[in-house]
Amino acid sequence: MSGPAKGAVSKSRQQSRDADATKARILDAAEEEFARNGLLGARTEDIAAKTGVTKAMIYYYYHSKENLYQAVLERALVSRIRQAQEINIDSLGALEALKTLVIQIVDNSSKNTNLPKIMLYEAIQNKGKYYKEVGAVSWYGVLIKILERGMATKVFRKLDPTHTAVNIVGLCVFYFCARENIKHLWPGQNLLGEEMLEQHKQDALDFIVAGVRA
Amino acid sequence: MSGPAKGAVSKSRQQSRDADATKARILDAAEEEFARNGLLGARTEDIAAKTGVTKAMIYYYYHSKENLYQAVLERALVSRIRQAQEINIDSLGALEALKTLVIQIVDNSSKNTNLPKIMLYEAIQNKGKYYKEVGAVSWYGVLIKILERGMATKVFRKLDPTHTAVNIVGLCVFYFCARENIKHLWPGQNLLGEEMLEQHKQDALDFIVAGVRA
DNA sequence: GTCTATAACCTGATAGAC
DNA sequence: GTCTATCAGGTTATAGAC
Repeated sequence: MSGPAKGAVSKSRQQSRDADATKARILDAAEEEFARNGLLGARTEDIAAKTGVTKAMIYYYYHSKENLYQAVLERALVSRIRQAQEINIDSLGALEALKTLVIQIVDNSSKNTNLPKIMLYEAIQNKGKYYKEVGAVSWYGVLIKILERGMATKVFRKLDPTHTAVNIVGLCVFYFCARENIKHLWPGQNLLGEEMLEQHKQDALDFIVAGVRA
Repeated sequence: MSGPAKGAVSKSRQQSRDADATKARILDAAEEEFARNGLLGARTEDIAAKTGVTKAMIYYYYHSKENLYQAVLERALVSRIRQAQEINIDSLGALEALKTLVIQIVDNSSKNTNLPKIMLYEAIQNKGKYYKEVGAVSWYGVLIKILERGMATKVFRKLDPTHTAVNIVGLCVFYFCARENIKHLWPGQNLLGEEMLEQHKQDALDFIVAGVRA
């Protein structure tokens, strides 16, 4: 705290011994490991190996595996929540706002397949213990508001906004979460390839729009 | 192998020492444990405790944890696949057949929440290694056939049957898999209570029917 | 068929040198 | 800040008595 200012990086080179860089690299590796195996199954040894440091560094920076897990969750969720909240329902209208959010979900899930998996692990393995603490529920608030707006303006049919919000998310992310199971339905295809992703996005959009429209 | 025939259970009492009963009880306990923690995270000690026998019995009957896991998967899936294949698309028509299958999914998922979780663990943790071996893909064949029939008879809109099938399943089961995360959306409500389940079933049905109809 | 005991291994976390 | 070494606890799987 009383050392040289963070911004003043005047030393010639410091490939190693860079706290912030190391912390970020640990977070990246941890996110992938937690997505693969969950909080319980994740191995700190593997996270360290993927980061390129030793296990001790993880405990030096994050004190415990659980603590590291929460840091991963928070970093991943905060940006998504903000992104969703930036959608302007008033200017877009309910239908366009819904489409925008659905595209956000699908694009984020394909650009980084870790978060959907982590969220499901969180639900099944940890019973949502850390989910609430991060305020992830507020993300659903955006979607629910869009659905309510659509009902009010008669663009959407009469529906239960909360249940429908959950169902929409399930429709969007199941493709990514169950990917390794359902891949046999498309032999020889890469489910994360450009054409398949575009197809999923379009099919999800069509389905959802048809499903909620008045 | 050369002992008394299996059917001839003439001994007075055998509350313990009943191979078939013990094996079945182990399978029940294992299914729950695998649903909670996946193949990797499941503890044979816990399965034994829940069964009421010792850990050694599990290895006596199933040889390994992996073997037990496959037995659980097979037992759970075979009945579901048969149940789905019994739907008569010709006599019901595409729309009614679809509704019937959706109700099967939701009812099965609420009567036994283990299978959806195990399937997701299987995909994420095991990369679908055991999924294919059990022939689970054939379950999707039923749903895909229903969707194709509906398109042919102009009851359903033009859609990609495979993608839509996956999306329908996701819409149905996400509610159960993410339950512990999304429960905060309904404070004080039991998501597996009768009213909530009925609501989810109806919302899923309405959404899906509206989403695929011509 | 069921149990007890134990082998062989792995993992989270810490201490202490540099 | 980063590493090596290590402990304490827990896990799969087996051997052998009953």
